[in-house]
Amino acid sequence: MVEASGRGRPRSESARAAVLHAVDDLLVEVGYAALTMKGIAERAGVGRQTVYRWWANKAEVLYEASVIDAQQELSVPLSGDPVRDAKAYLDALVRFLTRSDAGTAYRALIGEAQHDKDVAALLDSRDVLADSAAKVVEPLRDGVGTALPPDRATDLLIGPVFFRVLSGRGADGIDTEALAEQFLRALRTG
Amino acid sequence: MVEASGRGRPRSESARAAVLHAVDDLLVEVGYAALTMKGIAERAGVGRQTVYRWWANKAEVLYEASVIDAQQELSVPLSGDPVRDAKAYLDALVRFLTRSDAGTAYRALIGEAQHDKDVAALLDSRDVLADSAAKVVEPLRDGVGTALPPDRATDLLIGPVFFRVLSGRGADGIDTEALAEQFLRALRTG
Amino acid sequence: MVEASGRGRPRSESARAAVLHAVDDLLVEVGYAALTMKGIAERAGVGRQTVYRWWANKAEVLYEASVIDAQQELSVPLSGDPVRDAKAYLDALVRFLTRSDAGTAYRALIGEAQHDKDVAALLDSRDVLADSAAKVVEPLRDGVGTALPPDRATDLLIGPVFFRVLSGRGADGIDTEALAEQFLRALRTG
Amino acid sequence: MVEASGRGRPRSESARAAVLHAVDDLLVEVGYAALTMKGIAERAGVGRQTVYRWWANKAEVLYEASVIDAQQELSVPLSGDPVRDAKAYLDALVRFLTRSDAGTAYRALIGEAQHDKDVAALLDSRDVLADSAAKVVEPLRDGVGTALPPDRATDLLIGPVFFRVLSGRGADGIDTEALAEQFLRALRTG
DNA sequence: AGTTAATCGAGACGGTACGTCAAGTCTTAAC
DNA sequence: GTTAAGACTTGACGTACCGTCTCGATTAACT
Repeated sequence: MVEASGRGRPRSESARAAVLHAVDDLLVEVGYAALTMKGIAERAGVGRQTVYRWWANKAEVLYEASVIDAQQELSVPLSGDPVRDAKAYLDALVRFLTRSDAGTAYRALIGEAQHDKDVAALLDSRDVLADSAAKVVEPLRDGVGTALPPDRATDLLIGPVFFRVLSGRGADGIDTEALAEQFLRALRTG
Repeated sequence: MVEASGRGRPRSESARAAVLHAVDDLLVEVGYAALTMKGIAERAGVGRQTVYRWWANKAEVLYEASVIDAQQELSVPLSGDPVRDAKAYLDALVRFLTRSDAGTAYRALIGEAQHDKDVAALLDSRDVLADSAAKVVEPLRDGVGTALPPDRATDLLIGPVFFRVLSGRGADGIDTEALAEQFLRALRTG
Repeated sequence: MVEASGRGRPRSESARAAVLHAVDDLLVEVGYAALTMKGIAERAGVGRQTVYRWWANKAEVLYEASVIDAQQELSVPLSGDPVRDAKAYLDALVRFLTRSDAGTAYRALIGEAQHDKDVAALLDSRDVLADSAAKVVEPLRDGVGTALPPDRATDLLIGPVFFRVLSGRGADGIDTEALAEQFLRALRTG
Repeated sequence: MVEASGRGRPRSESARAAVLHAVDDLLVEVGYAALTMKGIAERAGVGRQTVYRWWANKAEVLYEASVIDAQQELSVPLSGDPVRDAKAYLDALVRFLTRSDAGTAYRALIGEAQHDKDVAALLDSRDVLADSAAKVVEPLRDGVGTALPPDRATDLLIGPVFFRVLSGRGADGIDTEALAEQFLRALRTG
C-alpha cells in the first residue's frame, strides 16, 4: 500500500496479484496463526522484500486481500420493508462472520487489533462492517424518524450477533428475525 | 492448571504466584503482543519448564492471572430497579473493557481466540463475561416475564458495547442509560 | 562408588544392581550419546538422587557396569609359547574393542576422557587395558630378557590395534599373527 | 561446508572467519565439553542459524577450524635418513597430541567419534593423522622394500604414541628414537 | 543508445522466541 | 537416613520467522 513514482522499473502487477492470491489460499489452508510473511512470499513465488515493500505486515496484506469480498458479501439489496431489510442484513452478517473466508480474515484482524495498534488503525481507516451496516441503517432511520445517531443504531444492529460469534458460540441459536424486530423497536423509541 | 498426586515434591505455590504476578506486570508494561513465555519465566525468576509444566501457553497464564479480577470488576450490586441495574452493569462493562488491566487481558484473549481454537476452548470453559451478565439478566427476565432465552438476552445487553469497543471506537459516545432502556424494551416485547 | 556407614537405612543393594543393569541395557539399546542419568534412573526404577548419591556421573556408572566384563574378556590363558600368547591377547583385544559391549563402553570412556579430566582420572585409577596387557607382557619380557620397561612394551603391543580401531577403521585388515611377531621382535632388540 | 549457487546473497566470508576464530578461542578458553553452538555463535557475533547453515554440529566447525593447523604441525621435512625421519615425525606427533591446540581439538574429535558416527564419518573423510604419516611412511617403505601394506605400517608407527597419549599418560617416558628404530625393524622384517 | 534507478527473485544475515531435554538440586511421604 | 517420585532452576538444543541486506538480472523513464 505504498505509492511509487518516477523512473525505475515499475511495480509488478502480477507480483501483487500473486501475493494477494497466496494470502487468500494460505488463510484457508493453514489459518491465520500459521500465516507468515515468509510463507506468503514463497507461496506467491515472490521475493520476501517485494512483500515488505508494499505491505508493512501480514495484517495489511490480508486486509487488502479480503476487503473486496467482504464488501460484496455484506451488501444486501433493500426492499423497503424495514423488518425484511434488517433481517436480510443480519443474515448476511451471520453468514459472513461464521462461514465466509473473508469473514474469517475479518475476525482475525479484529482479534489482532485488540493488541496491535497498527492493525487497529488499519481497520479504523476503512471499516467495512460499519460501512456496510450504515447503508442499511440509514433508510431505516429515515423511515422511522429516530433520534438515535447512526453509529449507535449500528451498534444496536450489529452488536448482538458480533458478540455471540466472537465469544465463540457460533451462529446456532441466532434468530435474526427476532433481532431485526428488536432492533427496529429500539430505533423507534430511542 | 493440572492436579498433582501425593508423591514427589509438591508444586511450589510461590513459583505459581510469581508467574501470575509477572504476567500481570508484563501485560501492562509491554502489552500482549510482546508477552512471551520466555519473558514471563525470566521476570518471575522461574525456570521456563516450570511455566510450561502448568500452563500450555501464554493465554492460559494470562487467563488465570486475570479471571479473578475480571469477576470482581464485573459484579455489581443489584438494587431491584431494572433500568438502574442494567445501567450499572453496562457501566461496569464499559469500564472493564476500556480501562481495566483485566479487561485488556480479556480483549487480548478474545482476539487470540479468533484464530486459536485452544484459546477459544479456554474462554468457553468459563466465560466470565457471559456469567457476570447472567447474574444481572436473570432477575430482569424474571421481573418482566420475557419469553427471550437468557443467553439471547445477554447478547442484547452486552453486544452493542462489546462491538463498539472491540471495533476500536472506545467508550466515548456510549450512553449506557439509553442502552439500558433499549435493552429492557427488547426484553419486554421479545 | 561412595562408602556409607553408621545408622539410618542402609544402601539398597537391589537399587545398585538395578542401576548397573539398566546402564548395561541402555548402552546397547540407545548408545552412549543418548545415555542419560535421567534415563538410567527411570529404566532402573530408581530415584534420580539415588544414582547421584553413589556415582558422580554417567561415566562412573558405566565404568562400574562394564569393568568386570572387560577384565574377563581381556584375560587369556597363557600357553608359554610367545607368539601364540601375544596373538591370543591381540585377538581378545580386537574382539573386545570392536564387538563387545564392554569394549563399546571402554571406547566411549576413553573418548570422554579426552575432554573430561574426571573421566580421565577414573580410567587412570584402574586401567583394565594396561593391566590385562601387563599379565601377558610380563612373561614375554621375562622369556626374552628385554631391557624395555613394561609400560613401553605394552604400548608396542596394544598401540597398533588401538589406533586402528579408534581411528574408525574397524578390525578388518588386522593381522594379529604378524603384529605378534613384530611385537616380539621389537621386544628382543629393544 | 556447503556449496552456494549463483542466486541470492552470497555467503559472508567474514561471518565464516568469525565463527572459525571463535571456535579456536573457545576451545582454549573453556574446553571442548563446554563448547556449544550457542556459545560459538555469540562469541562470533553471528546468528545461530548462520552457524547451523554451514556446519551441522560443533565437531564440524572445530574440524574445519583446526585441520589446517594440524596438517602444518604434522608435516616434517624429510632428510632421507630413515631413523632420523621416523623420529622427526614421532616428535611432531607427540608435540601435536600433547601440546598443540589443534591436537587438543583432534583428540576431542577422536573421542567424540567413538560414540557419534557423524563425527566418525567426518574424520574418516580426511584423516589428517593417517595422511601425514603416509607421507613419511612411503619413502621408508620404499627404502627398505617391505611387504607390509602402507596402512599397517602407519599403525605400527603411530599406534604406540597414540595409545600412550590417549590413555592419559602424557608424553613423559616416550623415547621417540627407540620407537623409530623399533618401527624400522618391524618394517624390514614385516 | 546509454545511463540511471527502482524493481524483481533469491537467499544469507543478526536476532530472538519457540517448545523440549537433560543437568544436578531440593522437598515431599513412606519405610 | 535412605528410598522413589517428581518439582525446581539453569541452560543448550535445533527450528522458525522476523525484518534487513546483498547479490545478479530486469525493466522502464530520462538523458
